[in-house]
Amino acid sequence: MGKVNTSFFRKVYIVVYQIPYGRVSTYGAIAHFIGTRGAARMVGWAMNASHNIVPQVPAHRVVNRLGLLSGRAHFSSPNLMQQLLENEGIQIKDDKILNFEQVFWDPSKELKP
DNA sequence: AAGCTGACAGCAG
DNA sequence: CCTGCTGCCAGCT
Repeated sequence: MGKVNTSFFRKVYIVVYQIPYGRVSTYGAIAHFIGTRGAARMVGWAMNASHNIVPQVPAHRVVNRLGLLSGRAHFSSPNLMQQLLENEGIQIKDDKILNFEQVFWDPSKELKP
């Protein structure tokens, strides 16, 4: 994959880097925070392009607004996303984070611009 | 070069 | 409640 250094992608990564261990955020929350409300799909695309870049982007900490692991298919192994999250103490059943309310990390609230 | 495609989300019907 | 249309925007055909 070619250029990953667009300003949009960088903004996404900067936020994702700040998601704390054991917490998750959502595509929509991130899009909203960086000022492109509604561009949640592009956040997903940014995650897709983030596999090569260094330092590693904790893309497994980004899920959809229902707490579903919608991106799991894009990891090197289908179970990797779930395993990484479970390693951080997050409980998952049927691709859904059980205690989603508790572990959800909203950049708009946690980060003051 | 123009259109299609997404790891989404919100609202209408 | 659930299905579906629309906005969003970079990359790929």
